Amino acid sequence: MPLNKVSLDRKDSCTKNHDLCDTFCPSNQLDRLRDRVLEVAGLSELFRVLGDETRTKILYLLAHQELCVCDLASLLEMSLPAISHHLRLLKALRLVKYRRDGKMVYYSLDDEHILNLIREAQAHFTEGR
Amino acid sequence: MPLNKVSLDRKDSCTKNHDLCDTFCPSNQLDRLRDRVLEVAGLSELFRVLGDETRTKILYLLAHQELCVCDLASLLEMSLPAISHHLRLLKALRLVKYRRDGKMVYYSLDDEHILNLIREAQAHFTEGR
DNA sequence: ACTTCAATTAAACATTTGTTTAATCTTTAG
DNA sequence: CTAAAGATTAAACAAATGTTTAATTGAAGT
Repeated sequence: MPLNKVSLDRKDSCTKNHDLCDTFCPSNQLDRLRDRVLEVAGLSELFRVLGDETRTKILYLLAHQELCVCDLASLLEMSLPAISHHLRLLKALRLVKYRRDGKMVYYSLDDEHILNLIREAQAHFTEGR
Repeated sequence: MPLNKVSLDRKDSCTKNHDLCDTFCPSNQLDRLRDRVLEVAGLSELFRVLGDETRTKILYLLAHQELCVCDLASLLEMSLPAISHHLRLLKALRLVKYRRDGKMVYYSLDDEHILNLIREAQAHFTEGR
């Protein structure tokens, strides 16, 4: 169910007509919106995982090349457990994948959508100023 | 500075050659990565704001039509101050804009990039399962 | 089998973040 | 000007999140 912008138009909207807001008018339009809101539950979970600066940095680094946990720890100047904890979250949402080579575990991006997300975020950021 | 995927290739990478991870090898490649990490500071801030379920819902609703604060409070079944607090964050990042009409304040999306972000997130979500 | 190192896991602690309550501001109506 | 309603702000409280420390697992070498 992709987001459909034109599914609801704004003319004869309930909010346009009522003058009292506490007597909220239950138009079928707003009821429909009420149902659609349920669709975003999973999205906020994804954004929340991206919302931590450490995890964004990890994804940004992995977008350039495959790295092992201790490389990430060294690059980001954080403890190994901290990095591992963040990788666990990223793994749970299938944002990164890993392969074992001897004692080390190498991580890389699992989903190209993430790069698009980062690019869109950068577009918003650089455009705003 | 958009993200450039092919700026670094993986051959003769430091991580490919070293066998000891605690004696971290300061190759110029990884040093370059260390600098690039600084670029993502603003991105995680944007994602963190999107990471709250209430704010994602607000953006999702505003993507369909302009709404006043009390409409949002009624739709999301939350208190007015709570909604207002979230709108403040969204406003600070220029994700929403507002116009005053009498006593009421109507909010709408300020940046079309947000819709793309939501669509990309949905693409990742629906594709993974 | 034992030791070492990379990585993961678990639990305690600290910080951040979101909600609530009350107070304030702004605008409109009387 | 005063009163009422929508919205914002501030401060107190509650809940979720990240980091740290220590303990555990898995793999390679002696």
